[in-house]
Amino acid sequence: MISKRQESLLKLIVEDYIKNARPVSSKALCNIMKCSSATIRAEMNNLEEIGLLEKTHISSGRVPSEKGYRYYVDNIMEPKKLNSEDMLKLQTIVDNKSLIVNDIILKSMEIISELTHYTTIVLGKQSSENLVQKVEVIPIDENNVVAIVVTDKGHVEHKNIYIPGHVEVAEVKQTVDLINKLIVGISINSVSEVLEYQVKPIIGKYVKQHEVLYNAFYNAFSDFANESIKVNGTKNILMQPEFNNADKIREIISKFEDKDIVGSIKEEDNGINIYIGSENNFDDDVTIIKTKYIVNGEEGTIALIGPKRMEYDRVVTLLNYIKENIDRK
Amino acid sequence: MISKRQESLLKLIVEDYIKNARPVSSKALCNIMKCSSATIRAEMNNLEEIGLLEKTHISSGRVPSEKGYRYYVDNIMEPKKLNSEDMLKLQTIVDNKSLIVNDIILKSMEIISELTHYTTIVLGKQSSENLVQKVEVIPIDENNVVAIVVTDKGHVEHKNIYIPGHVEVAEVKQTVDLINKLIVGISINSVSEVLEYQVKPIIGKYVKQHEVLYNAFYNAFSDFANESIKVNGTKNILMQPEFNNADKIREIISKFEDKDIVGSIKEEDNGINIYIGSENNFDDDVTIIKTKYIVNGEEGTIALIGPKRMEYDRVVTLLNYIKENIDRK
DNA sequence: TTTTAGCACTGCCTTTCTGTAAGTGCTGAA
DNA sequence: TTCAGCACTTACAGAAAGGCAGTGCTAAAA
Repeated sequence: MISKRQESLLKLIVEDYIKNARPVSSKALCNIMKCSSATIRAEMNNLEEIGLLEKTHISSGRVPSEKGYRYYVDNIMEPKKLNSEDMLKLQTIVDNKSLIVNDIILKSMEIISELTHYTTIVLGKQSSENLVQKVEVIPIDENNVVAIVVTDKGHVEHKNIYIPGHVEVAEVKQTVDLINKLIVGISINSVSEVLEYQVKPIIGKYVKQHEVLYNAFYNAFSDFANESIKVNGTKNILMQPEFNNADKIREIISKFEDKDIVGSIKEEDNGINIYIGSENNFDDDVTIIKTKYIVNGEEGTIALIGPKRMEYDRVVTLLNYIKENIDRK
Repeated sequence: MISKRQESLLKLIVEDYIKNARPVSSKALCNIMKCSSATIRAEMNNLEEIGLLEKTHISSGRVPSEKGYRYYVDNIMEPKKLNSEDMLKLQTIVDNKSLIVNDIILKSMEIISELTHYTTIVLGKQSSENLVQKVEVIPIDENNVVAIVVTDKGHVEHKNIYIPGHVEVAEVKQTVDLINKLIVGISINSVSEVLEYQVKPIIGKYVKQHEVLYNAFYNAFSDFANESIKVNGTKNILMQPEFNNADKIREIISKFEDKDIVGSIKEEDNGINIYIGSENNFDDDVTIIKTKYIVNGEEGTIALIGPKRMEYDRVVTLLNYIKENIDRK
């Protein structure tokens, strides 16, 4: 347990460092703490021994440790009210009637990235648990059709199909009817099996152009398995002074391009969770704040990546605002 | 006009520098040129006076100038045969029967980015000139429908629509039939006008839920106007030794995130065009090689961004291969 | 017991200097 | 025209020096 005075000192140091990105000296806090620098130094020493503060070198000012940020986040930080400018910009998106929920999420996170100068990520849901609602084929011209698959959650995938020779409208219709009959109501997961063992044998017999059609649908279905990912403001996090180093920047950029990013961003927990430095699986020098959202019974994750020296209170408030507005819909 | 010997010297220097990224000394070329370093130095001096070579400082080796690269590209460089490894990787994509042309382009450029360690970009077409082929609405549940629009070129856009209260299937069908009747065959460009002045007045009278439906289609149509852009391997160009500097990297990343990128990448000319350094509008320190492609009568651009010290011959060969394979389809 | 003024100390940062390596340009002879 | 030899230049790496911004410690004051 730490004393009242230690707590307010920690608060000052964390908030000063968040703002200025420079180690905080004892002298700088004299006025606010109403005591001499020596007293503050002594107290800083105590906080360092507990592990809440660190020095960058033996005679430097203090910097919060990960544990220090953690303590700040868990015990000191107070919920911040949304400032009016942030509020205004978000409200126009959130209240926009003509946007569907998914677009609201994407847009909001774009805005938040701009407002905070951090990087935001929206992980879309994977649709493989969805059930097939309808399969549709629309002829384009003599050799081309578009195959469209809609799921019970309203997801849509389409594939353009080139059919050599000549499209036999009747044949195509036959195939589509067959597919519709056999796979509507089946989960995307198991469609390929049904296609392979039930649809293929039948259309093989009756329909000439079965193979291209079959392939196209097969591909359309496999596209549902892809988790969508949208990253906003990659550059923002790179502009932070802690990443003033070519190799560090390259490292981070590489991680953003890595396909494994989904794994390290995805969130299972329902609350707004903060992963400071080594607490996250992405990079020890960043903090990730993320939360799961549910739309139409399907999960996704919204996340924000910034330096450990992050405006925690503001970010949490912003994410809360978005989360509440999503969940209400 | 430059001499035969000067030309082969320039060739050696350009190719050495492309390979090693270090200023080329006179001594290093003695063996190949079969003369002393002094002779080579004299010749280098001549090439520098013409403006084809540069020094990084007064006693450094030589580096090609932009003009030097230009001369190399225009007069010296020989078409390179596709090496067997590159060929193999690309062929599996290009010959994949189940992929449509657009996916072949995207995949190929992904591969090329990996093979060359440069950054590739695919600018998709804008569909606003397309004609509406069909409008379709598929009910999902009591309150939700999916609106789908297909164009005569096979482009598809969809919007999920939440309808408060209860979906009146008959009403929706009525609206869709009306929209189909009035806008099929009309260009995406002019759809909003027709919606506003012809569709809206009519559905306003007959259909209760007209407004949400109307809005959804309106949004779906405006999405066609967006030019698609896909960037592969941003990190690749940043790994090049010439960008070993935090601020330069940040500058380039910012340019990649800038919406104006479309303007500086788009290509009007039909050939494979090379823009070295200040010749491009993107960044003076890079070379952009790009070409227009046409699929289904619609244009797009494929481009490759790398350091000015680029493997010109290999890249041109790769792009040529892709271009030929696209055009043949 | 807590606070504080004073002081010695430390590491970072910047500048200056130095030596070395890797180049060049020039010149006079082959 | 070529080239060996030499004087010269710059980049780069390392060492030395001074200033700066901090600290920890101690002994005295509150």
